[in-house]
Amino acid sequence: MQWEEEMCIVSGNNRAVDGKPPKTVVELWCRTRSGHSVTLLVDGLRPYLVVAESGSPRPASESAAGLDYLRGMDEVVEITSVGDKWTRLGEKPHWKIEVRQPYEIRRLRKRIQDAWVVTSADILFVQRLLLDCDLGPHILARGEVLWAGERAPLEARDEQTSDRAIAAGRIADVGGVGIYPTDMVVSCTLDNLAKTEPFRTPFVTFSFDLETSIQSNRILCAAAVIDRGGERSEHTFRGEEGDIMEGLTSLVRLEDPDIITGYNIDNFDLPRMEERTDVLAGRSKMEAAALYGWGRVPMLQSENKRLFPTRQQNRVWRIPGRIPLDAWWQVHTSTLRPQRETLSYVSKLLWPEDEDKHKLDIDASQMDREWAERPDEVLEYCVRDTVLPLDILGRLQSVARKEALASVSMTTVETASAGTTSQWIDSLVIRLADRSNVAVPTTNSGPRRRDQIAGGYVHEVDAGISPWVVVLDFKSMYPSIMIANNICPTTLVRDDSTDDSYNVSPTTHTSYRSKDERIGLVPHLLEQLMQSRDKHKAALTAARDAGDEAEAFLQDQMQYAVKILMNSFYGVFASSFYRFTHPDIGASITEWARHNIRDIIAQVESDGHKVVYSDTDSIFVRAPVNKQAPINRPDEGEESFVDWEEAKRETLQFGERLAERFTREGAELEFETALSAFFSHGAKKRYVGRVVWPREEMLIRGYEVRRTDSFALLTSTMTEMFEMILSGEEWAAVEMTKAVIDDVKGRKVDAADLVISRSCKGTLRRNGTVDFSKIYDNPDGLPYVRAAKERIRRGLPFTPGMKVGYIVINAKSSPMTVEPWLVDEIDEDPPKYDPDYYARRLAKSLGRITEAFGWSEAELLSGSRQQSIFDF
DNA sequence: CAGGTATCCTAC
DNA sequence: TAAGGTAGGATACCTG
Repeated sequence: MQWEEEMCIVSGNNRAVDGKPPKTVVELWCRTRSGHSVTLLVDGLRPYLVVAESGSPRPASESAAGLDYLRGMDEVVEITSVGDKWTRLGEKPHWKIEVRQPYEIRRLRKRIQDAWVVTSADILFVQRLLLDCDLGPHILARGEVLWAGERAPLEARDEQTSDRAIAAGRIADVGGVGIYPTDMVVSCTLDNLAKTEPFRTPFVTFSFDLETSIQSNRILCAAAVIDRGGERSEHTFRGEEGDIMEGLTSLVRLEDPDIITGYNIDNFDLPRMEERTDVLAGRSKMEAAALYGWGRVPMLQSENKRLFPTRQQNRVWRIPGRIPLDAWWQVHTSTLRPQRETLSYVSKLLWPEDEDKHKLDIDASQMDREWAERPDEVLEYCVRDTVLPLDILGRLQSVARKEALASVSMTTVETASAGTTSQWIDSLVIRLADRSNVAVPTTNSGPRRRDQIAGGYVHEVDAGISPWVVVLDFKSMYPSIMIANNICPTTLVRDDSTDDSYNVSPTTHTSYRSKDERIGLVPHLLEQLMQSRDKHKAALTAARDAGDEAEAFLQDQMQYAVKILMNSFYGVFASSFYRFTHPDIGASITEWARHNIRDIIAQVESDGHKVVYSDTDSIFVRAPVNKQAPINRPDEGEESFVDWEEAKRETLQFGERLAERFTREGAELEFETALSAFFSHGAKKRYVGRVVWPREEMLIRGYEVRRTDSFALLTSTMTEMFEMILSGEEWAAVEMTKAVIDDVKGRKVDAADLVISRSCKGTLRRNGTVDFSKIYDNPDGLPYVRAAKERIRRGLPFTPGMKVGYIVINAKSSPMTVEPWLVDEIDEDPPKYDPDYYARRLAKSLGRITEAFGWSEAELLSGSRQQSIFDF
């Protein structure tokens, strides 16, 4: 039976079929637009690499003998000339060498790399399919239905497709094996796949949580929630450990989720499942599969390598056909930036009103006792901890973002989710390189130490307040520079030739060929991305105007993904290992950037305007307004309100004038914000502004207020201080600060406001314990490591990379004495803090700021309020 | 106790 | 091995 539907590729893999002739089937695990899961078995692509003669270009005819030798090799199936391709040494004839199986590529590469330049030899076979067929994640697929399970659409089910034995036979005929745990299995060929417009896929997500014994590591109970396009079902598991694990595994295979989530699953639940599988199943792979066979492949002995979640070293987990997506990691890498990252803290932050979401009832450090005494409550707590990760992913729009990034970078959702920046860039660059006859070098492996390239320019900043300041910045500075100067490995002039048409960098004179001679791959892609972002933004506005929320959401995700991707180009090309990298490329981009911004600074200053600050692509300029104009917005009735309005109007005009004057083709300087006051204590990357346009707000950068390793009292005191300073009430700011410091000294402050929190690394040993010494030179010399160790000792969870909260209880000793902050997690009294330490920290951080007005740290700390200020 | 090193976190 | 970049501020600890 033929089937055609739009679907989204979750992830892919390949299966070697050792028949006669041998072939390779690509498995694409997809979710259809209407919500069915499909395994697509794609036939017709053969693995290959591309070679050229080493050394200077020679005519193709001179390579005949070498090619004959290649043709005689076992693994080589076919050799085809693919004509001339661009290389670093000029245009050269290239040949495509097809082999039997993907795993033979690496061996062949090693065997021939002395005689040939081997290219396109390190590309995953699934990625090869997307590249060669020019597909993204959203496809229209047509093929023969081989299996249609109970959840498949009725029309797809007939006598053949719903009969397991018949289906298994037909799957074997096309190179698969057994019955995949998806709703449908469909076979097709390359030409049955086509790119479609992006849509929002109704993915199925499985969230789970284990409660385990602290004494024996045994799993006591588990819970899981399935989210199927917004509809949720809850499941709980108790009893024998093996039954719990089999229950979870059956549920995974039955519900067939695309995404597997939970809180801290990467470092806790998944490794714990693996460890317990080892304990219970020993060496029997099939017993193990019943416990933990979560891979989206048939439950067969022959699939035993792909049935299990795996990870290399301490990297991301892989579950064939599915995407592990740890809600904790999503929080950690989101813009949320919570001070602490425990599930309860994050839930409170996201849903402060919703008591049910964060009421604390189980002491996780006493799990064995809790489980013995009140198992029902433990199970309820366990269920809650599976629901919250789903809510968190929803709030952070994690899945929608991955899908949009997959669409823009034309990769699978898995690559967008777990892949690296260079894989996203590869997907676009290699695709275009293949179509432009540019050879694709392999990634440089091995350690690559090289001198750092110079980065952006940061302007010195004076201590104090500057009234009425405009902020301008370059729109997409690095991408714009790359486009304007045609910067690309394929246009880089690699000899010392010169030509008037070249784009030459300002100081090291790195040269790139002109667009007329050859358009670089990178500028071409960036230009397309810029246009596509504009298109998505226009579509977003149109959808909003039309009241189409779903479409607006999709377009917003897409434009954001384009932005992320565009900004990733510079980093990848400036890295030391990327396949197309050259040190001069990264260095010349920043060179142009420094030159452009310094040039503007010089011109603005020669016009007599003070440049207050500048960082990389931004410039802060004092606006020429009446010196008497107030900084504070007066009430509308007040006399001075007119002056304030006048100053604002003049500032806006000044900003617009500067933007217009310095905007060039390919270097757009945008007027971003107007400040009625700018303050810094004189350190780069640390400033505060009172924004009056486009909205009224306070802008803080760099200061402790922005830092997740600050403590709440410092953050709130400093914020208040900035508000006062920007209102011209410096004296009051100092008095307020002194009062706070006095309170700390008198122990009148709540310890919860003094929790310091820092990320702590570590490597997980296979038995679940954490090794700190691999990462830190002197782990016990770091307060947060000591706090983490104490957490572990007390039976509380610690996972590498997690933020650890602690209180300093004695800073007079060296090293200082700290205690972990456990009040969020267990019912105990807060530690007694060291008042002198916190008073000193406050005085130091706040004193740096008040120093700008003549009050030193020592004066803040002295405690006596200096009424004598009035004497001046 | 000054100065150097290791480490974290942020701005862009 | 696998891998986006540099600039910059700040803190704790250790050494001499």
